[in-house]
Amino acid sequence: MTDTMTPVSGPARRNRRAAGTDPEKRRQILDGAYQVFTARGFDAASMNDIAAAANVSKGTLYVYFQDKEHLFVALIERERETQKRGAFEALDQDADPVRALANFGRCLVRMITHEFAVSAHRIVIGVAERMPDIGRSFYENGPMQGTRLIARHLDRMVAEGKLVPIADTGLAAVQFIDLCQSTLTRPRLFNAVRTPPDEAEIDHVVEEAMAMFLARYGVKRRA
Amino acid sequence: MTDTMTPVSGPARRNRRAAGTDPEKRRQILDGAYQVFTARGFDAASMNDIAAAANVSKGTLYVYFQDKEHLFVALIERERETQKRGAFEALDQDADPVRALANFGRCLVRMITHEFAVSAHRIVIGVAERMPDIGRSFYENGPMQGTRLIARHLDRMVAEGKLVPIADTGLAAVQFIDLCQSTLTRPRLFNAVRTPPDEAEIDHVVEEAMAMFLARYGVKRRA
Amino acid sequence: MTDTMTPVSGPARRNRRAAGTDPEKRRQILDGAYQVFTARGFDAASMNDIAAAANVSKGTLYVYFQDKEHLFVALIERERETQKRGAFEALDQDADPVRALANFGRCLVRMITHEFAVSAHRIVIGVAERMPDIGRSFYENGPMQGTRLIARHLDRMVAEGKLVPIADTGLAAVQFIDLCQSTLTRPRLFNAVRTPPDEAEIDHVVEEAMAMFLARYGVKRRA
Amino acid sequence: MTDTMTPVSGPARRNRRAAGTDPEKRRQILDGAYQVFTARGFDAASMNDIAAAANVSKGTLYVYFQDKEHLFVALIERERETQKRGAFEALDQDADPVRALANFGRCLVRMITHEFAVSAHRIVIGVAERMPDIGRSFYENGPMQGTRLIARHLDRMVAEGKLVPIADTGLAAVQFIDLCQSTLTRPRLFNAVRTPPDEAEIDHVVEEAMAMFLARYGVKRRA
DNA sequence: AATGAATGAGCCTTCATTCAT
DNA sequence: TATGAATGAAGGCTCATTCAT
Repeated sequence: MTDTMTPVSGPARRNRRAAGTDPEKRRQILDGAYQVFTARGFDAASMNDIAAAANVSKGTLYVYFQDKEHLFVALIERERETQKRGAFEALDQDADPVRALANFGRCLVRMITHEFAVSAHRIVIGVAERMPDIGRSFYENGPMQGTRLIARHLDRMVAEGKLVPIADTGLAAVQFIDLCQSTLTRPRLFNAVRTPPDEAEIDHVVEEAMAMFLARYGVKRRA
Repeated sequence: MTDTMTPVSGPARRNRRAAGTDPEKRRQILDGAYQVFTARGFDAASMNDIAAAANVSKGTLYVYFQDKEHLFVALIERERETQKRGAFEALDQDADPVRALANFGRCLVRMITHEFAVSAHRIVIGVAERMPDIGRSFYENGPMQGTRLIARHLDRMVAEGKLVPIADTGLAAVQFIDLCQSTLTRPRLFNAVRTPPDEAEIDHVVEEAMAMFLARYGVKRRA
Repeated sequence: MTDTMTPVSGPARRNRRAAGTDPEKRRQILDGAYQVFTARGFDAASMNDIAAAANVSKGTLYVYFQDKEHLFVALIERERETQKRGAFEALDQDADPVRALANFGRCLVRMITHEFAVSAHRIVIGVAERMPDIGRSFYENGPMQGTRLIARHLDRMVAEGKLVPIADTGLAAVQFIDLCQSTLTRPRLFNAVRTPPDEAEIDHVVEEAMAMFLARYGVKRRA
Repeated sequence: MTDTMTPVSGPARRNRRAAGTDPEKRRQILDGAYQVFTARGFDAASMNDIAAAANVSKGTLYVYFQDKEHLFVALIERERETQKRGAFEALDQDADPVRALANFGRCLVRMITHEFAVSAHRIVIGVAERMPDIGRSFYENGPMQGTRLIARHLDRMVAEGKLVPIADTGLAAVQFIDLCQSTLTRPRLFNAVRTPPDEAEIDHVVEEAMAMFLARYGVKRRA
């Protein structure tokens, strides 16, 4: 306000940012949060530990994120963005819509059984009772999006005569997604299997998923 | 106020038991724990609240259970027993093995989307990173058992010529179980849907699961 | 609940109290709080210090008092009770209502310039902006009560012909109370004088207060 | 945005001053501090808020004032100067010393029940235990000055035969000042009354103060 | 000289667990 | 054996102050 009379800028201009806006530091914090949340879950992760893991003071945490919950949500959002990209592009990587579907299935499973996705699922699910908004929002922006994507793809396939007419493509989409994950996701979630499945396993399960899905909805060749 | 008024009793009154062995009180505690864990999750449930809900003193909690974690594990085990029975008997309720399979599917979904099962899943999953034993044990004694049961049933069906030969009945069993839950379990887990599905929904999804499963493994009538 | 079937009391009866009800410990805490609040004011007093001063664990503080504010209010209330008694009885200690008035004045000043009263005033005043309820309640239950008491006494004196009629006994009462404290309370409040006035000072000021008050409202003897 | 547009200036622009000496900025800071201290009290006022209210960076605060306490003391001193002037001149605004006294009384009450004075009193009193210097200094430079002023005025009045001889004009001065404030200041201090008294109230109380004071020290006209 | 991001000590409060009764 | 008051470590968060820019 008082500066307006001094047209000069003076030594105080420089590349200054608003508080909590340095994207480098923000990333640093999220990286630390990733480690701690991932290793301990929401409640057992302490802001102290996160600050230490991020190599940042406790106060700084609160400059960048309103509170623990917001920090966690931001972390989840970041990871979701990272991962969405992969699977969503898979659908377009093959001109043959049937092969594209299988591609998507493999991508999805790879992503969903990956270290962080599993942790994120665990935490969000673990917290969903007390913080329903986080649960719902995660579900709607994550799993539900994938479902919609597939449902649209199925619609197209039906229109192109690659599949027989489907009464409820929404359900069919979820069926496909669930089949792709059979035996792979659940044990990961419960930590009964501590490493992601290898490519061979994924291929096998997705193949079987395709087989079952096409047995139901594929066009029978000949008569 | 004091013992002096009771000439009888002495150290022998009531049947003496070992510490923390009164099954009535144990049940009472587990009932309280059920309520509190279910409503708040593992970390947010306080031993204080549990003691209050169980109408028992905090000290008594520790007579019956080593600590919070053991109490929680005991609770889960009790609930699992209760629920297993239902679904497991469903398989035998119909002479026709195909109808028996559908019966089982409906039972399973009913059970798994029920209030407590959802809570238990949430908690166990939420805690699985920090306490892998709980996660693994829950998985092995819960979902995995159901899978084994179905796998054996499928084997029988194949042997009876009701299904075409199946290379991997273990995978097929999980596929069936997952199909039965499509669209029903996941949103419950994330608390995006706050009530169990009604019977009509369950019927519909299980029918579609059967249709898809039989499209793949059913014996084609005629040629 | 389950014990109801055992008419005996057993070893678990004893003189048990509800949580946070031991009056001895409550006193102990208030004594510690007195010291710390008195020495540092509301904000600068830490619950840590209070616990230490009271020789009690921090947790125990919260068994007896909901939070810092409630602890402080309880402390004030205790002190008020202690002090009210003294001054209120002073009015009845002399059959001559004029001398009773002077008695009351001396009592009031003694009380109000006393170590704790000064501290309590300081804290409540210091906190009145942020916590208006505490301020108002303190005022209404403290100073205002004294005023009412005096006002009634003045009414009686007028009725008995000891004073000329007074248009506004409420105002007159405050005038009297203020005169009694002239030069004595204010410097104490600001900590410019660190010890209570001695009896001689009090006598002098109260005499002058009486002189001025009676010059205004006393019945002029003859002409 | 950058310096490039101003060919002039350089390191010599504006008259260079010692650190923290720009009186304009100093005023700006004190204005912000006034608002925040007034609204929240000493402890609850944060340097952050003050910096924001003053439109100045937090660092600048510390260029102009050593720390929070010094800033607060400076603020009090500034306000005192502002207000003293008003009341002190009132004594000279009327040739009749009796009317001048009443004038002064009204001015004093107006000033002392005003928003800021009340806040300042609250804060200083609230802090007097921990920071006795602030309390004493405030008292000596504020209330005590007013008292001295009145005491001298009374001396003059006695000398002029307007009042009967007074043994202790210091005490009499305080008595007068206290009477002027009866019922008006105390409830403000405790925040039991949230707005300054209106002129009619002030007039009434000061009139009654004068009446009582003159009943005691006024010269009785004839016999 | 001014800035404001970063610091980290410290605050109030909670809660699993213990132990005298 | 059952009780529940007491404990004290630890948690999330704030804020006066510093310092690189």
